[in-house]
Amino acid sequence: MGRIPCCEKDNVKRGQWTPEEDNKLSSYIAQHGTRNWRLIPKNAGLQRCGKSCRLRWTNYLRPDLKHGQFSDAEEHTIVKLHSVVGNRWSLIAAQLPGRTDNDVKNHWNTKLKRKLSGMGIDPVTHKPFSHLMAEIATTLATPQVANLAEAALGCFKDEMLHLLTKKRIDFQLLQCNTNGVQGNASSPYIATKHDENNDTIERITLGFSRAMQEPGILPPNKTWDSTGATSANFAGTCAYLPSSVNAFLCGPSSFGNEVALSPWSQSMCTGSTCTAGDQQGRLHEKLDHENGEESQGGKEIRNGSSFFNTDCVLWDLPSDDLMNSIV
DNA sequence: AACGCCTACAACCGCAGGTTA
DNA sequence: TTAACCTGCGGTTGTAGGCGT
Repeated sequence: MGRIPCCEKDNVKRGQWTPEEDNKLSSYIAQHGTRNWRLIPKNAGLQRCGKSCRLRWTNYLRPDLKHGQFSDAEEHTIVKLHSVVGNRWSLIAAQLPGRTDNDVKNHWNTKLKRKLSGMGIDPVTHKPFSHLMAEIATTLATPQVANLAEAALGCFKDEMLHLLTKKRIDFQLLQCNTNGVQGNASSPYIATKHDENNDTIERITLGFSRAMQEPGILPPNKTWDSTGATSANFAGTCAYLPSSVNAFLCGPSSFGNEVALSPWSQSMCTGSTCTAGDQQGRLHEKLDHENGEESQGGKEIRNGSSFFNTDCVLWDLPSDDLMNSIV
């Protein structure tokens, strides 16, 4: 037996609500409350599904709702909580008075996700891309390394290409400034966007291959800096890549001033996953001692498609503190 | 001015779990 | 006990408006 529909689809209006409908719904709820959503549209004289009325009320008409821009503090809270509970929008919204789960979800999908990506942080795991890439690299045998770039692009292609197209100047700088590893300083970089992307993919592939095949290519204790990281074989790859790609592969520390110096990113990146030095240390530790295996003490909370390593202290607060404040 | 692209956000859909008769 | 119903949730889609070309 199939589930019955919540309403007669034929007799209900869909799409944008009119001010008249809003008035009818608001005044009805003001008088009778929100019991039994199925009856509300009928009693309020609305040709709407009860579910539609409920959504309209909870997401838009409720008098206690806050409309307008999210403040920095609110964004900060969302990112922090998301790093702990994942896409539990209702849980996150409950910590933000006047905001609905839909508000939070939309704001995350349209702004915050991209903001984190732009800072070199994977919005799903809240780890730097470099960290994830290093983990991928350590799980592959050397013969497989040729596939690594493809795998990486599968994960981060959109973000990479987005940045590549925004930061074309980096290519030109690379051509002029590299010491002959890849670029040809004598020939100006002229290419279509398509060529640029394909070329970048080739560069990444080559960079990964070289880094994996030549473990001693960089001094073992060289500190993480703006030209590349040395924590893993993978990280040496950064030295061969355009700075815009470095930004993704090597984390926030390799970004230009535009991102790295913004108050937002600085305030957001107070935790170990975002601080280059500490990040490198942890990465070293992880790579040296765990060799790519799952941390034995690392408790993973799986939640749908995302998971969070609670050993990884994010932002300023340990995950447990966040969870305790919520639960 | 027209067009296409992008962004932000409202709204819808389907599922899961709780409640009720 | 269980089917019917209600509500909440997260994912996805639709669309209006802004912007650049």
